[in-house]
Amino acid sequence: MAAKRSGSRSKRSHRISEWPQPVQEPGSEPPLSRERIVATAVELLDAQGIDGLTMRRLADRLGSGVMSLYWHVDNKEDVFDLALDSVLEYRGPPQIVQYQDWRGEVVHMLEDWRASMLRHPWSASLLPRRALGPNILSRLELLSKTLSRAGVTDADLNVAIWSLWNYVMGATITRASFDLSHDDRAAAQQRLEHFSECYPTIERSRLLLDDDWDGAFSKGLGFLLDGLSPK
Amino acid sequence: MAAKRSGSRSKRSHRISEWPQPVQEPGSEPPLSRERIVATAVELLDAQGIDGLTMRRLADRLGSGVMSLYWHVDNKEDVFDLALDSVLEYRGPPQIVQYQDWRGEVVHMLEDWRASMLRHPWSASLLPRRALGPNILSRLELLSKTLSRAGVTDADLNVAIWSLWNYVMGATITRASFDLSHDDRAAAQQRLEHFSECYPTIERSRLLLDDDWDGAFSKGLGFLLDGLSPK
DNA sequence: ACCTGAACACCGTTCAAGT
DNA sequence: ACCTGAACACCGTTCAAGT
Repeated sequence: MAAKRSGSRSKRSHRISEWPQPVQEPGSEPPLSRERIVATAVELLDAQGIDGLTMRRLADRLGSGVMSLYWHVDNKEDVFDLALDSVLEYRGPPQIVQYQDWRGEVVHMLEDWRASMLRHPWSASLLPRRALGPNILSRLELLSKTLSRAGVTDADLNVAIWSLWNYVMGATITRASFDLSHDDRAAAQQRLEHFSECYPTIERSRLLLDDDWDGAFSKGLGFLLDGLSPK
Repeated sequence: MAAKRSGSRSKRSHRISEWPQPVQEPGSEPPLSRERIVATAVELLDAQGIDGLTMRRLADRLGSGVMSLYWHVDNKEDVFDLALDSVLEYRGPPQIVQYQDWRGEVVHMLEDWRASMLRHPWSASLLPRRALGPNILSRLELLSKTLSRAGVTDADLNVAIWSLWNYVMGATITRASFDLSHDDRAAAQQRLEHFSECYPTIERSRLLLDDDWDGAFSKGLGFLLDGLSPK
């Protein structure tokens, strides 16, 4: 369970320029940099979705030739890895640290994780197939520490972490990609009713119409934590 | 929470040919059909992964021109939808029906679901963004019925179903895409050790080295079912 | 009813070259 | 050290045409 490819970093070795840049022309773009590329990639992904990110469009937005990107970045995969991790920083629990409240801490971090990903819907479906960047590892570390302090045994620890991971990823990916208009969902429910002999139970419970995603997420997370709690 | 696009079916209206086909030439391909296209798409996806499926390659394998496919199929999205659902049929619980064992039934169905998806690793990452086909709906229906009979209240039913869905999807997508050689994972762990000041807990628990995926899945599912069980 | 090739508007990346 | 354009080997799909 690990990162996809090791981080073969690209050619350049970031020197810090120790003097004012060659006097920024008023209208012209700032020089290309890994940071600008990543930030612009996130913009583009937010605006156009996963298929909307192409190297050509990215270069366009940056006001450079396509091939200039490849000086700063290995390839398109690399851009995805960087954009993803850049979006998952965790600022920690709210101001007042409540000692002993391990459940509250876990819930806060995981709800924040989900919220961060939903702010950038492309990130959810990207995460499972990409390298684990520092921000992701920090969250896993925090989760691990909190659960361990809460009394989860070493034998259960990894299972607990991966269970929570699975739950959060599943919920977020699903939420991000099933995000439909009310009309679309009503249509789906109607198609379902058309087959009510086949699917009576989920038709009756209106499974496909339920749209309290946030509530369902918290409640389900509660169930899982109930099961994980040291007895 | 519903299917992406309604099923605008394509032009042709499948007539069943009521007479022996025009005498199958020995070496030549059987005529194109929706079924052949889907079956071949699954083959191609199994062999080459998600990016390996292109309309051109698909047509090649079928011995036809690219554009011939578009008679039977709306577009590439349609091929994905059909390939996905075709792989998720559920044959039901093992021969002897154990009444009362709702937990066993749920575990069997979900482990089978996961196994079906892992046999076709592309299916996991495809599922959340696609229409819900009949095989998927059947599984949800079965799940719903079993939980309801087990005593899960109507108020908890949808949350329970989506929680299990989330868990299974998260686990399967993660498993399918983090499937690395032992060496790769060892390298990841080593990179981690290099930063052991940053990630001491997950380094110690060897989170990234753990490879008992099946065991972790079952055990975590057990925790979740513990939490969901009617009290 | 079913199949076709040519054409259009795109892709990511290699390469050899410029400053 | 950083940026570039031309070129290569691909894509999905529209269209007008064939049988």
